[in-house]
Amino acid sequence: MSHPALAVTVDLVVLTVREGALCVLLVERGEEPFLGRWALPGGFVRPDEDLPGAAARELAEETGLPRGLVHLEQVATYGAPDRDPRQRVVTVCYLALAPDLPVPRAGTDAADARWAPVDDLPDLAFDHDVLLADAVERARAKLEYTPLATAFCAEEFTVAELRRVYEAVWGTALDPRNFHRKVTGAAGFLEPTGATTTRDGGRPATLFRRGTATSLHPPLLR
Amino acid sequence: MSHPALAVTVDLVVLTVREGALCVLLVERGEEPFLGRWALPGGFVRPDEDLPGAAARELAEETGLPRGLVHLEQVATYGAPDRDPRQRVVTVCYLALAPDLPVPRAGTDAADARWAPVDDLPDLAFDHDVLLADAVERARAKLEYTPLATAFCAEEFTVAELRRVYEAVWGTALDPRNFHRKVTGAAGFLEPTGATTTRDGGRPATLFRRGTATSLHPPLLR
DNA sequence: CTCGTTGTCGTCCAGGTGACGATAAAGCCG
DNA sequence: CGGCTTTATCGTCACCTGGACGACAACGAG
Repeated sequence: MSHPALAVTVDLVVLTVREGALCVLLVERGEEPFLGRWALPGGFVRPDEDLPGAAARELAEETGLPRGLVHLEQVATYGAPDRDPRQRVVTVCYLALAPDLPVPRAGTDAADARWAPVDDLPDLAFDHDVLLADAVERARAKLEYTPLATAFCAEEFTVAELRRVYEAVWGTALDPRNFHRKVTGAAGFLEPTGATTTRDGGRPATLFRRGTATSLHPPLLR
Repeated sequence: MSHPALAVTVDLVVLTVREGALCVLLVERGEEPFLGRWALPGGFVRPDEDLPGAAARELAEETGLPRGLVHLEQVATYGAPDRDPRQRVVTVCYLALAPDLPVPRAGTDAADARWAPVDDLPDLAFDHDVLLADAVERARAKLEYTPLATAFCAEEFTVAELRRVYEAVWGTALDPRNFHRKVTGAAGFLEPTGATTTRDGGRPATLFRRGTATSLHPPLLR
């Protein structure tokens, strides 16, 4: 029995909503191959850590966020023999959803880092355009039947802020009245804090916190 | 930069419906560790093949089915450092859906092979109970919004046969009249062949073939 | 105070869904 | 041949959800 050894990496698709646009965290590669090209953040899995641990470590290194504040889930694994010109690499791709963060700092092995709107991307290194497309589609689908959209919001948020998340991720306009009816009607989605805010102007809006539900009944459809 | 080398395997959750029960293909391990225990079929990824290729090869070796006849999709990847006592192994799990097959033959490195109902499983080797549970849940969810249930059927099938697939996978009884209305109403799901059959007794039933749709509108809900 | 803006509630209607009755078309059996 | 059983298929009705949209409430700006 042969046990061919392969390198295993974890790459991250970190999404956030900035100024009404869905954005992804990209780093500029500081070494060959693809020197100077933009890529997804990621790195090799260490011998003593499991896959979610490696993803959380990379995320903390790239964003500086404390663990547990952002949603992190596995999307898919890519292992075509020629996807890295140096050697055979199998990459497990993770999706992270974060609230609007300060401009990222460059990591240790990256020349630069920035948020890029997913509708206006540079050419990416390796097959990262595929990883990104798959992860974005996963995020879009998950907004329908899980309360995951709240992962893009701050601790407390209004229905309108949540609606703008949906509109940015799906790229569609939603009726504010119907949206309000549906999200406040889905059991366990939102929990009113009692406070209100006028930070969006107009009539004061109730502030909400994430509820305890893990899935939406009924789902919000695109 | 360190490039720790890990072993990468592909394991398969091959599902079928036999006598009204959802069943999974298991092999009896012929070597340590877990000698004699039942496990999911699988094996190491070869240096020259990609992940779907490795999954298809393993599937052909275990079932003898020609490639392309069964649905095959990646589910998730598992890489806890201690999941294999011999060495660090990262396993990519694939889900396969097959029509009712003859009793499987034992593979090259398996002592025996059999179909086991997912409701009445033996203790599985490694963390294969987790892989199986995740894959089954994926299959259950996919029946709702894709025409994937047809992968469990022969080339031509009746609405009742398709309904028995849903009932077996979901473990619930469905109303034959409402089910008939919904599946024949979903655009692109089913294509009548013109022929009929009385193999289930009673009034002749129209035979259908899979349609061209890749998703169901509206979905069939559990 | 008036106006513009935003939040929230209510109404109406088309379409989907579950429960279930009714009919059609075969085989079976005396 | 004629009922009887079995399965397939169609129809009906009450209910609910979802989209379109009107109405009103509650703030800030000028």
